[in-house]
Amino acid sequence: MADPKMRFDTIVKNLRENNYKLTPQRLAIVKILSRSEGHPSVEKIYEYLQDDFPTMSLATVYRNVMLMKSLGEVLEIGFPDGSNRYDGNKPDPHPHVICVQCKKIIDPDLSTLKDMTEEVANETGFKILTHRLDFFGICRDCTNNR
Amino acid sequence: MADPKMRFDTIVKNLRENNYKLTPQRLAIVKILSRSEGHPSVEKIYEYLQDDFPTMSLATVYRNVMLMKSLGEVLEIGFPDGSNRYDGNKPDPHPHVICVQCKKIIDPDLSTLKDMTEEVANETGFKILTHRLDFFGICRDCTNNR
DNA sequence: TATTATATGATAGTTATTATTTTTTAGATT
DNA sequence: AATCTAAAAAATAATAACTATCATATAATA
Repeated sequence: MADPKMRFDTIVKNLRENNYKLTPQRLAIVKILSRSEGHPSVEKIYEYLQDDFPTMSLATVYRNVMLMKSLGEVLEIGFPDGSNRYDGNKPDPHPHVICVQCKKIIDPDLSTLKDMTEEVANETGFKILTHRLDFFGICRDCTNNR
Repeated sequence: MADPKMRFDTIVKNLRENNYKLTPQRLAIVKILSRSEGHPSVEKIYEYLQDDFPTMSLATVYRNVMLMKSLGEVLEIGFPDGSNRYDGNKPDPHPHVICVQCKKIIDPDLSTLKDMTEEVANETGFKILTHRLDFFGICRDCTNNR
């Protein structure tokens, strides 16, 4: 896990360089994303912020998460049900292991994983922009608690 | 690509064994899925069937695609925008290369791909049920035509 | 502190999907 | 072959997650 403080500074720097305004709401969202504990959903980020910003609109969270995504500062993890979760702590593509029951997301260390992007580009003629490698299953907790 | 006729027969056999009724609508949907040319969406399947079944409901396509999915006879390919495409010709998990512009989906031959499922299971304690490996980029056609 | 482009909050709209209800029908049974 | 019944289809309402719109507020700057 990257240091949340450093990620926060990096993202704020990126925002500054692109002349985005640093509103309190935006910074609060960035702060949560820079840690991204538990790979939060937009809804979850919104909930976290209810204490400090009781009048904040859900749309503001959506707008800001999308902005960070467009700046390459958050990785979107799409669920089969259409919902999304976000990682602003490790924004580059990396594998996930997802519990289909409790929706927990883990970042495994896959020592044998080699980058196949170049091979795919060569074989298909595509310019590869990104990729995803996600495993779905039942975590130990969910297996035991039943 | 598997022989569509054989896939059709396999799926119909599965339906029979589980006592699902073989309605004309269902069989028509299965026929399209067993070929899955271009990895169709539900909407696309619905369009294909307008000629033969002008009164068919979109919900019927959804219900049947979901049924085939629950029987393990189709693979769902989720797009970042939340929409889904389906493959009933090769229903087991396999990598995809997806053009983010024209939405074309290609199945590449990745010689170096080894199955990491066991490694992930060992490292995380998850019971892995399925996985996905998808590359996103711009295809050759879309690169040239602009 | 005045200006202005941008961001926010409130809310309406959209899209893909799922649920509900009534009608129809496949396949079994007489 | 006619009847029966659970399952499926059609029509449509409801939902969830997101996206657009617009009036108001505010961060950055001059």
